[in-house]
Amino acid sequence: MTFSKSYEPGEFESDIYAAWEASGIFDPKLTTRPVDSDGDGVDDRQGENDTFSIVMPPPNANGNLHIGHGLTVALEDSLTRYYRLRGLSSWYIPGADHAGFETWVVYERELEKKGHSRFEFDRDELYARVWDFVAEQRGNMELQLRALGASCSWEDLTFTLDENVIDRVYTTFEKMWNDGLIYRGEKLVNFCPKHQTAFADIEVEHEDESGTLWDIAYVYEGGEVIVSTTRPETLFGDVAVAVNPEDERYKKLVGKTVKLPLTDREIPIITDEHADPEYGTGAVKITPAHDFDDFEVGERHQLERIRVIAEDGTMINVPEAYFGLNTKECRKKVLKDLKDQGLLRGEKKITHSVAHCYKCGTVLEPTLKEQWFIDVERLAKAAIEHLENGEIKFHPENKRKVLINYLKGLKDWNISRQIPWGIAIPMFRKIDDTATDEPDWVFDRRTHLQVIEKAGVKYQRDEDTFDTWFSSAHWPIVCTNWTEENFNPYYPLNVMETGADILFAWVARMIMMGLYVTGEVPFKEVYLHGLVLDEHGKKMSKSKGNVINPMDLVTRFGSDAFRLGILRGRSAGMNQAFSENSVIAGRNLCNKLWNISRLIQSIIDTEEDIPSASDTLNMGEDWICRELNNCLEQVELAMSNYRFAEAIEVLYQTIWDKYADWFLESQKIYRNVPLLKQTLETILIALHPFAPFVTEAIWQNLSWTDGYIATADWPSRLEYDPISTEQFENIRIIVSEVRTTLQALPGTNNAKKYSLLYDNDSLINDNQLLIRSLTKVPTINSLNGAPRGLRLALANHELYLDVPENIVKEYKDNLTERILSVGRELDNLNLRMSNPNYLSKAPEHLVKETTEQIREKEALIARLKAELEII
RNA sequence: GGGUUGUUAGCUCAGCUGGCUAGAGCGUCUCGUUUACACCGAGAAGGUCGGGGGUUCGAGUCCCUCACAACCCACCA
Repeated sequence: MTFSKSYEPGEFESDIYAAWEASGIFDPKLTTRPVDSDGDGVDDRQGENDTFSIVMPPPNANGNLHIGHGLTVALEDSLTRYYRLRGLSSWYIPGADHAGFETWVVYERELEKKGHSRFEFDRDELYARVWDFVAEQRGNMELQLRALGASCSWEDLTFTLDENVIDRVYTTFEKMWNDGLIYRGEKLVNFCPKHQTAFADIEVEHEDESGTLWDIAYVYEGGEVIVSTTRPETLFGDVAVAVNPEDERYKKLVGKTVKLPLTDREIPIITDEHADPEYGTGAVKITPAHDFDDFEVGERHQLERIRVIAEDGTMINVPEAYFGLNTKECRKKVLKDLKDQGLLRGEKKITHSVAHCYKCGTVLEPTLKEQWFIDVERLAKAAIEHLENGEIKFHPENKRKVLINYLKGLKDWNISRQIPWGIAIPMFRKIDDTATDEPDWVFDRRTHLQVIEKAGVKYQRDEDTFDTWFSSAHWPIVCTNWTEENFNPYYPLNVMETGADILFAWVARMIMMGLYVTGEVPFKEVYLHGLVLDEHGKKMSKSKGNVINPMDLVTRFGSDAFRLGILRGRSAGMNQAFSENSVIAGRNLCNKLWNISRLIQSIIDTEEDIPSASDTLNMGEDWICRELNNCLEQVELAMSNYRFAEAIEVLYQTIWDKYADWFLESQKIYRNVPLLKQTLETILIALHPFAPFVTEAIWQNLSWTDGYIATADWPSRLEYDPISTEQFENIRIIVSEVRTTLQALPGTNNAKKYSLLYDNDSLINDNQLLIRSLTKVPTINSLNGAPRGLRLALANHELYLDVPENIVKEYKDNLTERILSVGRELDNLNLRMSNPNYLSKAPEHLVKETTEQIREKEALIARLKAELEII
């Protein structure tokens, strides 16, 4: 096979992925021995710790991947591939999320486009329609995951509405129901009037908005109380006026009643801490059915809850004149009427934060609703215990504390959603009023039925579906097929990788659910990535038009370049800007690697393969072995600490600056075919987790490699001679000095003009060819004891560039500058040594090091000065 | 109001337990087409590490404080 002049990712990527997939290497069930090979029901590998498992946070089945998914796949797949190379049975389980509400919004928009409305269909019909819609869309997302190189086991793809998921969710729900953790309660929930569904607290977006604070007089016999409100239209739902118990101004009034404006109703004046004497007039109206704080005040004082706004946003339970108005119209009319009656006493502009639907931006209406809730106290407590034990390691570490904090203040979890697209809540309400002994609600898995009969009593299914997070909380359990009966070597997961933004919504719930269902934490480590911001560090959003499409970058630069680019310079938990330049750097590295391989293959095609294993024959070979060993060690350390960017950085430097620029250049003089093969394999395998395609493309193109690099063995350490390695370091210093000096000399093309002179130096003498090749000087000659030209500033080597005297003179300024600079460094060192505390308190090896450095600098300055004098 | 994180070269970022003469990529400048690569090679310029104080023989790194930025939570009648 031949290597073309440059690496063109588009020519290889899809074929390579298809080959991997067909070979089954991503499915650990196919590539590893069975968990129980002797059939005794016990896992043979227990305790061997030779598995690696990770699940994909399921992308929404309804659309395309965004840049965050790109980052997720780059991180997760690098880990998976790395551990696969390290020999672990590695299982990367892909998924797709029905994404209840998200998908619902997309689908409803589709419906609207076609001139339909959700209300034309019943719930089961809608469910079927969305199912088809999602099935159609899902292929896109899966293709894109392949394009990103995700080495996941497609056989095991889990969809959040798969039967086993629903089964598991129902089992958990039943257990919770029996354990008394589930209750039906009437509570205030955040309700989106447009989408007609409730949200969990965590899904609500608060935004600061300007609003108006109105002062309204509530009259009593012989006086009035002024209350302040931003929502005058809710006054019909008022059941009290609250003042602070410490507020002297109102002490006399407590216990009196006032007349609710625009009505004939009398409401009491009560005391409650909630009333802040500093705010407004210090008196506040209490509307338990439409305000979260008031709801709590109402609970404390057993106040009635009067609903005055229906779910469709119109007024109910209000005087005739206001009935049926929407809230906006009603507010207008209330204000006008209050003004007419002289009860409106003032208004001022304020800024306050308002809850919005995170999808459509509609202002959420706090609404009284009967919903299913989970009593989270027990679950949260268990989670906190295990977190405090340090059973789960977090990256970044501080998120553990943040999570514990969150769990400590966690409120009961509303799991009912009023959208058809989701897992039906398996609860049925009694519709037979005569059966008074039977419970009002029963659990039953037959949610495909609208009505069921139990012991002659009829029950109707609750129409609501589960909050997506309730089922997602089971993700590690369902993806690994965990069961009560069998030991599962893939559970708990080795690591849960996901976005820091869903630490609370998802990670917290997986931990609670994992502990509740399996008794174990669901994963041993958590890696949280931050947001990928745009090139200027701003959040990406469609409205800003700064969204970067990962597929676009894959097309332009290749999948590997994208992966390398997005991982570069990124650390756990940080929101960081995306930099196309990093992708370009990644692309360049791929091309470099390609050409490295091209050179080596061409050498091998022409050179005889000396079959003496891979012994090192000259210094450059020893040196690269040491460098590769260092590289492997650093990559291994970085990976075990989830420092992806560092691993990539090390590989980049090693491959480019060391392997290509020094080792391969030296191999143009001395050729060691077995070592070339072995070292090339080493760098290819080490880079493979991050750049799977190019490394595989090369592997398949090389004449001597077998199988897939994706399942190769992680390279072992290479042997080298340390003395020879140090000599090569010497050569590198010499070569660099020659290059720098040549470029600093006046004129161009100096390398070709001046030859190198040495005196009595075996290192130079023995390596003339190599030095000539690296510096490009035409010849290297012995001085024979008669120095001339320009002496190079090198310790332990007497080397001259054969430069005419007039040129040397021009170089003088340069030399003076150099002496000054070294002098400054020397001053610093001397300063350090003149400090008696440094000598007594600093570690001995440092003092010794400093002493040596001083000696070297002094020698260098002496030499440079001597040189200057000669000139 | 509470919390978390960040502020290092023109840009995007490394710098983990204090030893740094502060690094990388991209960009800039100079030179270079020698049969792996111009998606290249060689070299260079560019930083009082946000400000101030402290601990230490020694601080980009630890502590305090201020400023700015981002995010999260709570409150907002």
